[in-house]
Amino acid sequence: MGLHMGNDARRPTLRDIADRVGVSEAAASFALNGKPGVSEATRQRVLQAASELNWAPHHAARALTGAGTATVGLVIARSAQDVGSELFFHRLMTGMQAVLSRRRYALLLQVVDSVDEEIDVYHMWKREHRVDGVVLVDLRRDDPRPEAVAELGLPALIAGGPDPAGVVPSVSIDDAAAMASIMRHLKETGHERIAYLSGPIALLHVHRRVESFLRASADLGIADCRSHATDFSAGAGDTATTSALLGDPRPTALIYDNEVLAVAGVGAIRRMSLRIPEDVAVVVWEDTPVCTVLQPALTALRRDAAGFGADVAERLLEVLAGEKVADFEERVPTLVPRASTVGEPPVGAG
Amino acid sequence: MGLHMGNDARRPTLRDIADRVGVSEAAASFALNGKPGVSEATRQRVLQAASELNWAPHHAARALTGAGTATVGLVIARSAQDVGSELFFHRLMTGMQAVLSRRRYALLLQVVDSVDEEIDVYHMWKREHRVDGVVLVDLRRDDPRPEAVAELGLPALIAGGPDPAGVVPSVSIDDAAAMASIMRHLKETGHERIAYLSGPIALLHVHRRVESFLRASADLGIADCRSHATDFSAGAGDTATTSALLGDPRPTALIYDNEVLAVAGVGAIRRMSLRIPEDVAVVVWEDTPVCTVLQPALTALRRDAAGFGADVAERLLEVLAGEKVADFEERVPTLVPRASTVGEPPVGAG
DNA sequence: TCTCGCTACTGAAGCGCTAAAGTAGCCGGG
DNA sequence: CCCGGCTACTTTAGCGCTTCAGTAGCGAGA
Repeated sequence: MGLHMGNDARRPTLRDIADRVGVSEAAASFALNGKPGVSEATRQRVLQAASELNWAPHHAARALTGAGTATVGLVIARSAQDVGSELFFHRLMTGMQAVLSRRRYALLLQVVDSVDEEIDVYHMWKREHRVDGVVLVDLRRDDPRPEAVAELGLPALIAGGPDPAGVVPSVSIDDAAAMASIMRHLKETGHERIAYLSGPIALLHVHRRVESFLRASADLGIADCRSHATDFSAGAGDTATTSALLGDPRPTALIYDNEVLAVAGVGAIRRMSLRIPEDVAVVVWEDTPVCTVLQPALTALRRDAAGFGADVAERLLEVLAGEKVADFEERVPTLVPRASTVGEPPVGAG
Repeated sequence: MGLHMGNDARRPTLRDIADRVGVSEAAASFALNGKPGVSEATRQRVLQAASELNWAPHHAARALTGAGTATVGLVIARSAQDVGSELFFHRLMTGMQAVLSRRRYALLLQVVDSVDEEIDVYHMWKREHRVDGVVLVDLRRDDPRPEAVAELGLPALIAGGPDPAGVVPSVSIDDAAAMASIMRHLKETGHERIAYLSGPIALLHVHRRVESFLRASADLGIADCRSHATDFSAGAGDTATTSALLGDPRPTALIYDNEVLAVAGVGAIRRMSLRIPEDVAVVVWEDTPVCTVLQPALTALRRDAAGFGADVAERLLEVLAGEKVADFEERVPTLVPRASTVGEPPVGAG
């Protein structure tokens, strides 16, 4: 019944509400926006009429009169969705959305191929008034984006900062503390030779992690610590693992920057007939279902990507509200020790 | 130089262009939109002025005058982003974006908790004129969404149909053919007892796959074929694998509906001291980096999620253009045979 | 020469909303 | 009894664009 009715019977406008209540459009507008200038009685009648007519403000009309667009933008440069970071990204987005939708903001998504194109998109968005602000992800060293958005006057927030230039506020994850917790764990489980198979050092967070890795090694007095950069690919994980393990003396623990590297690494380790964790321990910087399910299960760093996204969104909304937002640091990710570093779990389970 | 200038020096409007060229706003509008009514010479001067002033149409203003919003919406009900389908989703979205952004469309994303809320979002979007159309994903049996959007008069397209009610056009993946190719492969490699560890049958595509599984088993004369529904979780993968393998006679091949189930399953298989593929072969319905990197590597069905997304977007744009769009079937996914069904790869590689 | 019909424009209205300025009605104070 | 000042509105203008109904100018046909 009544299907397919296309339902274009002209959506109700302020005019309709005003007519029905018998006031002017302006009065209706005041009432609906909680502005002073209408009596409480009238306000109620307007509200009533609005809901009877199933009215909602026309988004474009509102945006046109200077209110924002109630939209924030996120551009993903395709390199950022390289194998392995997709999961994190997806969770980041859903986390942001949780906050945004509660405040009736929408998330505009764009995928591009390069940072330059990303900046072009910001220009477009700004010129077309499509978004109120944007979130910057995957900052690189000497990244042009913070300055670009600042220059554009486009409100922004960096997910995974801080911005070295200090131009754009950020929400960041304490990579140093996370790395320290991994290193402490490895130290406690008796490792003195550790290799870190990282992502590309051009990425700011990778760079920070490598630095933290070396610092932690010094702090903890672990003499033999080396890092090997990869491009996050399975092939690179395999190669880098092999070459790390051929080092003399051989490292006794490997830290992988993501799931794909780790799984590839585990393959390489097996091929060399080494046992996990007896010969080499393995830690992964990102907990995924696969980590728990592999045998042995992999010790992994659990980040709350959704919570991170939520914080990012909240901070961005503060920026949009004109507040001065300080750099914010997330709670430190927790290391989940599993069989790949601590050996077989206590028997039982079955 | 010139940082932080906030840059709100009032963006140029049609008026500015018109003044500079010395024509009316209307003429400028015609010129910029390629409408007849201006001479070629004038058109060029307007275009020139527009680019000099760095003008772009104000999105809201355009939308207000009846042009669409150049935005399509995608709602993800949280259940749909259950462990394991995230990757597919993310790729679907980026695939859509590739097409959309080329046509200057934006993708509006919303994450909700239930199908009901999802429908609420469609109502909101429609009332606020926020999107021109939407993409429906993860259809269930007796899904209320196709009717809901049809009734709303909200243009839509189903990713992963077809719509049983035939109300909303769809782009779908030929699950039957895909399942047939898996079954053929297993038949050829000598399997006569096969278990299919599926997702929840409430999902339309899962339902279709189970049916195809049974049909293929009949067609190929494979007598012993059973399916076990799971909730896609690692735990369920483990449990279902164990119970399948305890069947008598024991299945010699297992088909998993996603990566997480498969990895959990491989763990369970190992725990029972069975060898892959000698004792049980394994196939996964979704090729991921982890499949290639596990040992043995898992035979998997490779779907082109990004290509799928692109097709979805293209069809949706056709719908928006008012065209009558027929249900469309994607090219059949290809099965990538790996060691988990065909044994060790030919020596060499290293 | 006058009109017809065409091209190339202009002017004004209007999309749905907000906001600034204006006005009716009422009360209390002088 | 009039005025200032308040409340509760209404009127008007305008956001930036599209579009429709003109209109000026011009060459062609009768």
